[in-house]
Amino acid sequence: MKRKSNAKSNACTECNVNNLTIFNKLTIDEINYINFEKTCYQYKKNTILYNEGNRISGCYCVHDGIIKLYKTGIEGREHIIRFAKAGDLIGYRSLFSGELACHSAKVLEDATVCFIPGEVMFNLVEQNSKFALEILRLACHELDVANSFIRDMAQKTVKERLAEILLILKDDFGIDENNYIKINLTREDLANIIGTATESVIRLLGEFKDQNIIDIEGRKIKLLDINSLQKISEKSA
Amino acid sequence: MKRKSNAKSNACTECNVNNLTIFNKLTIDEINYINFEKTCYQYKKNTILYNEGNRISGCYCVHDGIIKLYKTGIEGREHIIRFAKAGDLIGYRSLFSGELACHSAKVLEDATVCFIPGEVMFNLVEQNSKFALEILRLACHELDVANSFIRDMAQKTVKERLAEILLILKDDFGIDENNYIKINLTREDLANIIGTATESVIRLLGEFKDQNIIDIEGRKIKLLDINSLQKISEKSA
DNA sequence: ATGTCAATATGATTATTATCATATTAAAAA
DNA sequence: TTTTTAATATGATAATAATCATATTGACAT
Repeated sequence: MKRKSNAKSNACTECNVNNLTIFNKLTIDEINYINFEKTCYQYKKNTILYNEGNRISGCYCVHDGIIKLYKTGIEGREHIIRFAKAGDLIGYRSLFSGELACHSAKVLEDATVCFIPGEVMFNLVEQNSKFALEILRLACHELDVANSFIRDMAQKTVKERLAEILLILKDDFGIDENNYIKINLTREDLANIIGTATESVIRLLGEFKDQNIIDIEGRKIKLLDINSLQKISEKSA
Repeated sequence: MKRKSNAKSNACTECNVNNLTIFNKLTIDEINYINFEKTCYQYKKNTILYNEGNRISGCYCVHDGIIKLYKTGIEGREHIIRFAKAGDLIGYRSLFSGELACHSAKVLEDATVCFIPGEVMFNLVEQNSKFALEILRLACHELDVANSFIRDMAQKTVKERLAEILLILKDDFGIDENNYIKINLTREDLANIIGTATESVIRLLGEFKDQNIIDIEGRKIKLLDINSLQKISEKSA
């Protein structure tokens, strides 16, 4: 399941996802410091990186692949918080809040992730205030996103939330040359993001398909009419 | 509506809410710096401190009173994010994310708030890394809270969420000698926190009262059976 | 290739919650 | 005080979504 990958091939200084990350405010020396202290791993699908309640000793920077972050709710039901892809940092919340992990992390698509010890993160925050501000910026931004989502959960119907999440997934993962969203989720995963029953997602996706708003090929979803999705998600359709 | 209060009476060095705040990691000199740069205001109920979309030039530390933070949703419907009370800091998210205010702030109970210019906050983060870590800790903690609430919105029924929010309000604001929660909200406000119709809140509060779980006197809610509320909110009742 | 299990699909039914209508009461303003 | 407005309350109905039952399909392991 877990394989320590060739360090040379993942030198931080050469890392092509570097400029996507919060590490772009670091000096060369600081990047080298991370490079020296980090450990890269390759994980297969379904591997658990950590579980809710675990103590977090550092954070992970995703080099490639997709990680699913989720909380376990009442009666063991999974609730998906977000997905992390190339350039995203995970585990930093619990690291800096000093609390136990508030979610679990599981590999959705085979991934390479770099583990950076907590001590290294704390040292960098202390010695480079621009980096501190950058993490703060990230956390505050995610807070905005979370609060907007709470409002949408509170005010939108299931159909509106499904339309919304398709657009969010499009923005986060992009679409390929045939307009397919570049992430494949089960109907159950989609249900666990927007908080509904799997059957409801199935029925609504079918409805969107009948209306030529999307096309479906297994788990691949093709966006045919983004405008309509937008309208539905804004209650103006 | 707005009155600049006597600076002497609100010297930060003497401020009794100081140790409740994130400022407890500052040196005496730094506290004096804030004291010199801050401006205290007294606001009457219903005063708007800032509106969603405004550019934020600093943050506010609440000395006393209660501020309601809310987002405006589809069709102008208000969604309450949180309440800030003595010792709480508001506006810091947008300040550090560099985005426009993602919510509006309105006085719920007459309040005294101290405005701290953004520049001062940024300077302090840059010169005192312990302070930077403290704000980061706060933001990451709030992120955890927000994600838990999203899960609860997704997985709980209206009744369960109402029971939950009563317990949260009890924890946040405490109860007086007669077990009344020390915050008075309209039924509409309660509905706008948990995302339901005002009528549903009215009916469910009535139901809780009939079951002797709470007692109601106007807007004051008395907790009679916290255990039952806990069970309801956890789906085990 | 075959069996096994998970995922998808669809219908029928029930439960939950929103909406609308309309009183009643409380609070604020004239 | 009287008037006006906002908040609370309650019933009736409609809309929304969950649950349960049962096929069907697809993926994966042997």
